[in-house]
Amino acid sequence: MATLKDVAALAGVSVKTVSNVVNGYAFVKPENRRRVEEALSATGYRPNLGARNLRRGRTGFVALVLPELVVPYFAELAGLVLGAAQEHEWNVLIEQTLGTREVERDTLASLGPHMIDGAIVSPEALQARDFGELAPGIPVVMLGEHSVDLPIDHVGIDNVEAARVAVAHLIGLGRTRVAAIGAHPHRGTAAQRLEGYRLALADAGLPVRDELVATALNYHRRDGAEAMARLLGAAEPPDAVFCFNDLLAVGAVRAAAERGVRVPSDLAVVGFDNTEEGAYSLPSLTTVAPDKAAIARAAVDLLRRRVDDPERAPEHVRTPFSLEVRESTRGGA
Amino acid sequence: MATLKDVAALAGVSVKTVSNVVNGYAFVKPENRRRVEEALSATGYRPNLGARNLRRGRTGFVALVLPELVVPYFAELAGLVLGAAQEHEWNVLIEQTLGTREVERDTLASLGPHMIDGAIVSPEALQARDFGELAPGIPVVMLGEHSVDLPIDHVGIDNVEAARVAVAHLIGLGRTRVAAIGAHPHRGTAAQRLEGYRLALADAGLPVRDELVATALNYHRRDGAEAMARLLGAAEPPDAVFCFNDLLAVGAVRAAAERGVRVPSDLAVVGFDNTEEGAYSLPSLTTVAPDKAAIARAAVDLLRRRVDDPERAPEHVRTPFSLEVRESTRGGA
DNA sequence: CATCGTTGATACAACGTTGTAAAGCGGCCG
DNA sequence: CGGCCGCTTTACAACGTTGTATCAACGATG
Repeated sequence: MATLKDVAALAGVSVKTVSNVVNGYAFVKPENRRRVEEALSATGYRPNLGARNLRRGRTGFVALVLPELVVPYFAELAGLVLGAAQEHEWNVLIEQTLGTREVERDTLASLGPHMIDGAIVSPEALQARDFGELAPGIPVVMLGEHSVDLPIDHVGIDNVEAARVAVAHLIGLGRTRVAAIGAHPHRGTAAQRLEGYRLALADAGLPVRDELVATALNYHRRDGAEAMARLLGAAEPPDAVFCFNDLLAVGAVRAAAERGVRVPSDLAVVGFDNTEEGAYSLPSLTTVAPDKAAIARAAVDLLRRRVDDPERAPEHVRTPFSLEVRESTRGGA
Repeated sequence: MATLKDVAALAGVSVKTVSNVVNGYAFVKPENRRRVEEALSATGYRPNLGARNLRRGRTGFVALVLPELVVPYFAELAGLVLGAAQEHEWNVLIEQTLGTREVERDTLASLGPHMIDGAIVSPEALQARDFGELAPGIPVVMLGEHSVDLPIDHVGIDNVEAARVAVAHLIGLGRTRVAAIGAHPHRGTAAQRLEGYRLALADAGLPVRDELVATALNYHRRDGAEAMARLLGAAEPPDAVFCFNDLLAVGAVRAAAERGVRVPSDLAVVGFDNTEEGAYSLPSLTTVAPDKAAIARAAVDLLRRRVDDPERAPEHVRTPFSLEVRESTRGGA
């Protein structure tokens, strides 16, 4: 593997001159520049990023810390972050925490100091106060959970409002027993979506019935199916359900189908995340559609700005969302 | 950020002694070891991986190069590779090629030399001959396509046999007009699965009808739906279809449903990859289930062995698969 | 002609780590 | 007591890069 030294020897100049050419320094005699460039391509020189970073103190890597790649929302988001990061010449290191807070912390603690310029974190178990200790100097952008009181850059949609809109849509169909699937003791987003759910019911003058709010400790298809089964087993089953993500909704739809409950006529279903899976499922899912590309772009931009100026005040970017109405809430009653 | 020097100063020993403690060198006086360890935790020392790697010539990173994270199969696989790599203390750099061969080549060419110890590549557009030039010195393990003639480590299932089993299953249901979706001019796996499809038909004495073989240039849900629409528009539509991945199958099922074709009674469907999405779709998908965990583990192990001994003969690991029979081929006729 | 600023090139040190060689310090054997 | 061996520690160099200081050459300016 060719180094600057090799190239310099071949071109008959000093190492630094080659470095200057590589880095676009202006004052290099055309003749020398030409010879260096020739030598560069002759040797197929590639800078040793490790050495460069050691010198510069930057690494060119950012970490993307998220719960699980098998969750389509995160997979889609990861893909978009990869693309956005590429434009900043950043390579992305993906870290799966599988929902355990130890991993979230260890990852940042071990990678943080030297190997990454910053991190984009989609926290699941991580609590607000963890952030202080985990990465004293590491630029971090947080996704999803919106905790305004934290002095950390943050990108996300207005979860309360999004949930409210989703549930209002169900109520607008004439449904009166609207259930929710996805309550969770430790998740900030869950609390916010539940809040939106309550708001929508209150707006419509409907009571919040505890037996219609189903907890889901994970947000996988299985959890949605189990929660739906429980809801349908009740004395007065729901005629609509708002699921806190599309996977829960997919599971709910299946559980309904297995019990002969028809969607949407017997049960209207709304999901969250607008995953492609929901668009193709039978019936296709009405869902809250966050602008994932905007989230990814905003997160990377925010991280770039923080890396360039660590002293700037933390910013909270609110990205848009829309409600995608599909078969799971269309027609029927 | 504390360095070895800081720790050494605090403990009153040389830098190298600290380094020795950190690296588990045996001959350090207990007394010194104790003081060093104290100083280590007092300063919260973290090795600068960049510098370490510069010295060692290893980076602790491996690249996982794959077409797209939004394809559930790749997302699931990526998650498993992440886990397997963790056990080797490797960090994984995920690179999306979006199916363009330039990216596949550029990625390896630019990351290869210095930033990664090796790469696990799931090639899409990449041709066999590209491999020679792209990464002269980089240890590479290839996934999926099985080209025995290449001197490169490789992990995958027997695609021909897997496809044969899948189609034989359809024929076993009494179906006689079995279609295939997923033919592709440049994909090795597509060719192999098509071969298996032909073998199964031949075994059963059925003719291979060109009009029942649908091309799909991408393997997304949309492509499956479009291909199915074409097949169903034919004079004599199929009564069964083998899709080269689950996404195509999901799209095919939807296209069928939109035309009032019932699955499985009018049309039996088999997919490939055993994604969780297929297990929950309505109807749930019969599918070829490769042992993804085994693939991930084998790929990482193989890469580890190649990195440790670059001279060893390339190996081809064949991982097991099974046929997961579900609703899309159960009952009906 | 002396001085100065600009252009162009270079040597050197430094980033933080680890391998190498060597040296200090015992104790043990002859 | 001299020499040798094993344990323990250290100084030094090196990995490949880039910032700083320096130096040389040159034309322009006073």
